[in-house]
Amino acid sequence: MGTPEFAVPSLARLVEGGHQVEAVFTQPDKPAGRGNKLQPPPVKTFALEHNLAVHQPARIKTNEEVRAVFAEVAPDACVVAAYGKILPEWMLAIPRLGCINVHASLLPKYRGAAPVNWAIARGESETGVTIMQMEAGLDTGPMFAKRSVAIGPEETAPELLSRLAGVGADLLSETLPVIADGGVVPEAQDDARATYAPILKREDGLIDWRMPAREIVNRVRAFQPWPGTFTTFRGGRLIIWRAREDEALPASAAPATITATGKSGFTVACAGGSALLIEELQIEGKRRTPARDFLNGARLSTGDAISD
RNA sequence: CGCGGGGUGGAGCAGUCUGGUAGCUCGUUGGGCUCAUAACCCAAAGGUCGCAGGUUCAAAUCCUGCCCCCGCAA
Repeated sequence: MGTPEFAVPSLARLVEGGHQVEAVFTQPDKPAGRGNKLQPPPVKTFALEHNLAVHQPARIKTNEEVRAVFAEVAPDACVVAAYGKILPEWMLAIPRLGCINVHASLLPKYRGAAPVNWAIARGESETGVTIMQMEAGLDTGPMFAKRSVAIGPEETAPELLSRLAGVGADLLSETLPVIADGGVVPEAQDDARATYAPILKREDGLIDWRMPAREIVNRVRAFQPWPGTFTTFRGGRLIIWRAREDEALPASAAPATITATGKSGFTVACAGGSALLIEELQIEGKRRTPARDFLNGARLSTGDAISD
């Protein structure tokens, strides 16, 4: 069971590994893009290409059809990777080995829907994937295996997520046989050390220029491709796609003030004398552009405020 | 029939409402200044104003149709 790109490598590995994939569950096609055309989730596309049985129930808790499929297949295990819905307890109980989840963090840290994004936003230098037994609580089940991955200093969420998808698939394919043999005793999570990574909301992307530049840089990396890290500008959103901390001290300009302009972009004052060098951005309704080009058209210069 | 923005010299934009021979910043090229420079100064090149038709003495600007691009929402 899975939905986005992250889940595809794991499914692929199951197929390659010779596991008998009796059924694939994924979210229904959703209207997307201009014109609201229906878009199949990546997992569905992959499953169809490999002639796997695909199910896309809108809701499963009270769905008799889904129940019937599970009863008929009587699976050894149910592997879940970013499915996108809470699984009902009856489903967790059916597979002989239970439901096995591939989670993109080193549990118990970053339980929840957006572990990769929050790990980057918090400035972590390391995260990873965990293979765990699902239970009723949110990402609280005991763990079979973990593998850590270093986060590059400039790595963005989509890049890291893609790498973790591969690592997760690897770890899954190595761990699943061991679980089946009963060769591993799952380790309980230390709830006291748990942290949460709630699903991202639009407002998470709003910049407070009184934050240190370092934190803004982390958020710029973390909140891609959505919601982006943005400020308000002339009545719309101005999303920052690429930025770095400017080492040169900008004296004592007020936060959100432009302190310098140059070839690679422009610098905005942040908290405590730190400064953010913005390199690539996007105005609402426009496409991504180098900060330099933006400056040419927007007619901004040193001393102006970037936020309104 | 989801909502909306846009197509103007190589780039990003202004000009369109209130028609009247195209402008800004950057880049490019040439020259100058300088120990030197991506800095500064001077000069130049470069545009069928998305396409087609219409209105008009006159259309980037008004009207009609078409093509293409993009953002949002979900």
